Amino acid sequence: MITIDDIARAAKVSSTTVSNVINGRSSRVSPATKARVNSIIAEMGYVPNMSARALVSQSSKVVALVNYFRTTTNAAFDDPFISRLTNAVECTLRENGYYLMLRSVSDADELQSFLQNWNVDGLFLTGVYEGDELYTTLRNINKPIVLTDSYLSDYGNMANVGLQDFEGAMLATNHLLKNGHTRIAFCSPPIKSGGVDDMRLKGHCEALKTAGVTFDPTLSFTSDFSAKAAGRIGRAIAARNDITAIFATADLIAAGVMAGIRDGGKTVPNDYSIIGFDDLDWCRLMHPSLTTVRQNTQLKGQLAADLMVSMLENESAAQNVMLPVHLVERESVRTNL
Amino acid sequence: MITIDDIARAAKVSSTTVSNVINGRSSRVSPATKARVNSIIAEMGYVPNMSARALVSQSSKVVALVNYFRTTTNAAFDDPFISRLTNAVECTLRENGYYLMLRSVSDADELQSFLQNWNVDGLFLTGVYEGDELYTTLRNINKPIVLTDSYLSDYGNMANVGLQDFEGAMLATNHLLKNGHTRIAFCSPPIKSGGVDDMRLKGHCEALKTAGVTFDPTLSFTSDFSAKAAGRIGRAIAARNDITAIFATADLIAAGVMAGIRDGGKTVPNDYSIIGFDDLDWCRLMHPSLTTVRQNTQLKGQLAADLMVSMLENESAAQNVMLPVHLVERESVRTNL
DNA sequence: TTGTATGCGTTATCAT
DNA sequence: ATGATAACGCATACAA
Repeated sequence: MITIDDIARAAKVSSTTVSNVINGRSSRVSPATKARVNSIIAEMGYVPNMSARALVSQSSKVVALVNYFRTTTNAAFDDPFISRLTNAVECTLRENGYYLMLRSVSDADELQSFLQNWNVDGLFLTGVYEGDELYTTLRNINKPIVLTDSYLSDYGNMANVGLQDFEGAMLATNHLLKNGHTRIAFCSPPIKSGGVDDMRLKGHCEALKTAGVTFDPTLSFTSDFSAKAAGRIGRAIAARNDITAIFATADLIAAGVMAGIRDGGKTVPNDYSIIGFDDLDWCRLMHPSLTTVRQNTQLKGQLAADLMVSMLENESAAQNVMLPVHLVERESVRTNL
Repeated sequence: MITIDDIARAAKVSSTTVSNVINGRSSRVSPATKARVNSIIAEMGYVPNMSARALVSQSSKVVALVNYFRTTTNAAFDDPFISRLTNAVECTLRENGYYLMLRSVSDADELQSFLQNWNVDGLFLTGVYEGDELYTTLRNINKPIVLTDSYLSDYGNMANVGLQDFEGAMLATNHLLKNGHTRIAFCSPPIKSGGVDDMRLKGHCEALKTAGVTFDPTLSFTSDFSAKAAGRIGRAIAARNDITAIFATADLIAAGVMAGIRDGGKTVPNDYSIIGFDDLDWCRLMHPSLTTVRQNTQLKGQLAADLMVSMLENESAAQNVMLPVHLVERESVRTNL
């Protein structure tokens, strides 16, 4: 392993000078020696030892994407959203000289330990609620934190990149209303107050209200966040004849409901119109293809990473951005009823 | 930050003793002081500084999952296989005291630098070919390497976790043959010699041969690895009437082909039977649901991680395991023609 | 403009 | 059984 001392020896300068060259402190080194040192660095193939840097400076250049697995929602790294986020994040961090660590933690202590272990510079987290055990801890961590899809009344030091969930739900429900539906089932995972599904429910209700349609609680269904569980909802809906359309707050739920409806001997969009949320890759592969509210997960990750970098470099403070979503019309909603 | 010196002071012992306690060198410390030191460690909330450890020892406890992006296949972290792998890997590594870094590299130099930067202990890589620029580099890296889905004539220091691709393809083709099909289209991404698709093609041919069916090269289609591109194949197939079944070497291709077939005014499985490979989550959500050859990606990741850990701890040498796959019959193949 | 000396937190060597 | 000391590679305060 080549160290700055090796370089110093070869260039007949002190290691301080080499360090200054490496760190671009051009005022402290003459152009001549700078050039010489640089060429020797290239020639000898010097690669900085990040551990040594992390030890002496107080920054490690490590950013962590942490998966806080609560008992309920296990948003693991193979979640399609998380993984797309991860992709964008790794890319942006790398381009800015940072490194990405992935880590699951089950409680605040584990998180704290991990952060100290590597002197992590910043962290990404998904779906944090104010009620989470982690919340207080996060508020007191004096590092850049970027959340995604979190609704907090006080973000404090934390940035957040979320969606216009409320508006997105209105988009969905309005689309159904526009096509003549008034008996609309609302399907979602179990609703946590102050979570995205809660916001989507509120948007749904708002759209109904604006259209003069009374929200009927018996048209509200929740299931585990899986297509299989949602299948039961679909079969239940197919067994009733007072419902004509469905708004599912996730494509996965929508797909399950669709399957359940088919099990019940009914068809989409003839018997039921259905609209999802997210626009996962396979929505267009379904048959009928799924009309849905699209979120740009790629952009979300990009933005989250950009935010992280600018916070790390002290170029901006934490902020909360809510990305727009838009309707993608496909075949699962029957038009002009 | 609490250091071992702080602990040493509080316990009135030397930092060496604290270090010995921490590292379980029980022969070098009396049970009494061991207990005392441990309680103080717990009390004061000591957390080891991994950077310092990495600096002085020659191990960092960091394992990297690297994404080598060639111009052709960009197997990014949001690929469903990679992300599931990532999940299993992170879990196993964590349970064994290791940390996971994610990193994309575009060439061998970048990889080398990265490995040196953090003194990475081991690395995971996907889809390495002997022709890759990276290959020679990898062969000369003296660290545990675990590949997935790579067919190499000489694995050297590297372990590999792959699939029984050949057998899987036979499974698929035999299933179609059994149901009376002899004019079977073979659809895949561009075939790299010595890659998984090559193996699957060979398995396909072998099955045909065994059944006494001649392989017809005009029934072989390739497209980019996307559903959209595969759609063109589907439309082309729908325009011909000499084909009755399709074996696609990936579910994604199969889905695209199915869509193309529908575009061409034909239906699955009435006009064409189709079988995929992988069994991605959404296969069962399709309509008709996709018959496919299932690989257990979860298990693959698990195994890869176990292999990595045992190599890191010198408990086993590199080995090449090929996981079995099995047929999942759903609705896209018409039975007993 | 350049160099010397010190310390970051830890492990390892060698005493005691 | 325990401790003093050096060393890992680097950045920085301070000298020159």
